[in-house]
Amino acid sequence: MRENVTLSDVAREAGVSPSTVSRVINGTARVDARKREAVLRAIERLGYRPNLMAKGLAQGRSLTIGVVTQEISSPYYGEMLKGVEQALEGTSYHPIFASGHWRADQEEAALKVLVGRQVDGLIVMDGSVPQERLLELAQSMPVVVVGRSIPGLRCLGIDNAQGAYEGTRHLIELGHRRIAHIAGPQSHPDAIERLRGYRKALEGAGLPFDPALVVEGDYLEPSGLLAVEALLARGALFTAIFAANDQMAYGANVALYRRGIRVPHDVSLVGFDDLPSSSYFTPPLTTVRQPGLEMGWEAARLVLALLEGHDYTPKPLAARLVVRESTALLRSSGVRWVHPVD
Amino acid sequence: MRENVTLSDVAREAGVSPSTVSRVINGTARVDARKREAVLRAIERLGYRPNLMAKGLAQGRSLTIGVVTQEISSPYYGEMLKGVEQALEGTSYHPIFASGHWRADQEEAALKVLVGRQVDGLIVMDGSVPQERLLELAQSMPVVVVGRSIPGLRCLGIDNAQGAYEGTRHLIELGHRRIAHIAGPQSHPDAIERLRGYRKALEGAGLPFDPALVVEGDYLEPSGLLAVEALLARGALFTAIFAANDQMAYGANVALYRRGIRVPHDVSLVGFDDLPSSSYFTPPLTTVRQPGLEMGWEAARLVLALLEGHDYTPKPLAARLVVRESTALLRSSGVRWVHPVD
DNA sequence: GGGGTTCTTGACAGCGCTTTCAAAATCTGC
DNA sequence: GCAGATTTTGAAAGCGCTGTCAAGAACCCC
Repeated sequence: MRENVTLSDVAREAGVSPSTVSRVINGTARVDARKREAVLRAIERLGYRPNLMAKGLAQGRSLTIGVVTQEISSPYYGEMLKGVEQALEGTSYHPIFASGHWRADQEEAALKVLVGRQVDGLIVMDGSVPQERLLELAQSMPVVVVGRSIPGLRCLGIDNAQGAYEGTRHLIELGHRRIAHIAGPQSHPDAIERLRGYRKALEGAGLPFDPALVVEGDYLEPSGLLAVEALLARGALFTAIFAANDQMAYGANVALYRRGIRVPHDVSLVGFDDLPSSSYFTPPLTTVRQPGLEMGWEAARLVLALLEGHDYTPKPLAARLVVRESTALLRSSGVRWVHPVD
Repeated sequence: MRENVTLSDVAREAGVSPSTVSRVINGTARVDARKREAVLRAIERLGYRPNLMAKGLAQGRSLTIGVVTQEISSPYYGEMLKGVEQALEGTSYHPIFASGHWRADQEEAALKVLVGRQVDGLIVMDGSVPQERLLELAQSMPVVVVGRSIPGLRCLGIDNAQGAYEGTRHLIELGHRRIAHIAGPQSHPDAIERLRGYRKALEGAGLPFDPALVVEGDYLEPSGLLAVEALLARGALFTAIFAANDQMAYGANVALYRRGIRVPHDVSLVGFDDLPSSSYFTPPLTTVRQPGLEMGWEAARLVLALLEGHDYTPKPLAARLVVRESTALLRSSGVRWVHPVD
């Protein structure tokens, strides 16, 4: 099998012109059945594979969709990327990823890379690139943003406040009154929203909001651990924790475990996101499900649609409480749960 | 800012020829300082960004490195992909990913996509595409495989048998005699190796190998849970479990938790891989660390080196036991641990 | 100041494919 | 069987960039 079989090679082999071969491949025009056959045979025989770069150059598009995530290895983005991948399967588009690492400059660099690679569409997940920049990009290609809401752009995402409300509400319904919140970084809109939902739930139940029960983390496990340490250090009393994401809930759980505080026996724990691993966490984590896979999927479908000139408003995605085993009724006795490691 | 600023636009603006602009951009030849200045200013003024597809077509390379993983959302591959991404940062290469989903046909499809996109190099992680196919590809571009060992190709990976040996050995040293093994799918070479390491450790300690203590899983959480159920159902007696990967260990842990069997108090648990979440598992999981990030990083560096004509043998990567809190000394009393859920 | 070097530069031919455009082939209906 | 309408087909001009090549500019030494 020769190295670089080109379309002209096929044409020569089949005894037709390159144009005809192109037409057969793309079905862009009707071609005599016999010639078509000859072309297909030649393709087969030579093992021809079209050069997508040449095709892209000629067509002025790359058949490529850029996806900006913040951290490719994060389980949260992993699900979304999988969704994107699934949605693009079977189409002639292929995703290409770049990470912003939660830093505007790196995000901008990621965008530059993708634009330089002539992506035909863009999916931006979270991040802090200025709105104007995204709007500018949207003038030259379809842009869908996930997890942020930007007027003038197609945005996908759940109602974070609502989700947080439900998570907190669940704890309240179990009888908890002193519910701590491990908040996400307050530079993230979604973290702010979740804090808001938490407060709204307290309010709705006539419970006071106690700033001493709130600690800000950074959405990563260690900060959840530290948050619990901080709460304990400051002598805060609580019987439940609502963490702004699962990863911090994991960290919190370890801190409690180390102290011999049992979940959910002593303290109930609710997360947010429902990472794939959360149902196999011990105890299986009660959490607010954010449908990452669906979000990625929808985002990609929407970009594809826009690329074809259709526009539509995707059905809204809902955050849904998933009750597992990390939450329990407040123990009636009201026994102080704080006991030293034995 | 105009839509598609091309190199010729820059040339016109700067009052030089396209060739000169190209030379300035790529530093391929010496250019008069004044003209260079003019070009740079023009680039700035027009907001010019080179079209990488055109560049690629002209140069016969795409500045792109294909990465075949099995499942992009898996935490295990996540780490490796991050490593690849990091290694490529700052170079002019960019990774493009495709997933094989552990199926030879999908893997082949992924390879086709990547080859069609003219990737300049290839990193293949695990999978079951025939050796010959990879060797064939290696004739036209650098290929590095991770997690498989193929004669004639640069391969990266840890010694799975050795890792499993150490994990098992650790349990033996803690006094455990009846150690169950949740094996990986025996269609995967690494799973076979890990089982081998487990057996070798038993042998080395003069312990009998009991097939009744081995259950085969599929590397995913549910299979770990099912494996423990199966062990219990068949009345197997064990005081420790060595799981062939962390995800199955997670599942096993849930099964034990549900039965009220405490880890590590009643049963010690060792995993394999050391996923990022394992140190925040409860209890933090003792596991055999497979340096995913480094593996991805090394693979990418190696491809880059090959691309530049250098070849080298990367320093071997070692599996390393990480002792955390899911393993403990066998309780001296020898008390039967199997107790029904109360 | 002229012949010979060495640098710098622009014209131009691709890279592999698509896509007009107009010529060639085929098909109408009478 | 022929004028006209309709397909099918190939030639050729790009897409935006690189890289060769040879011409032009700048330099050297005697």
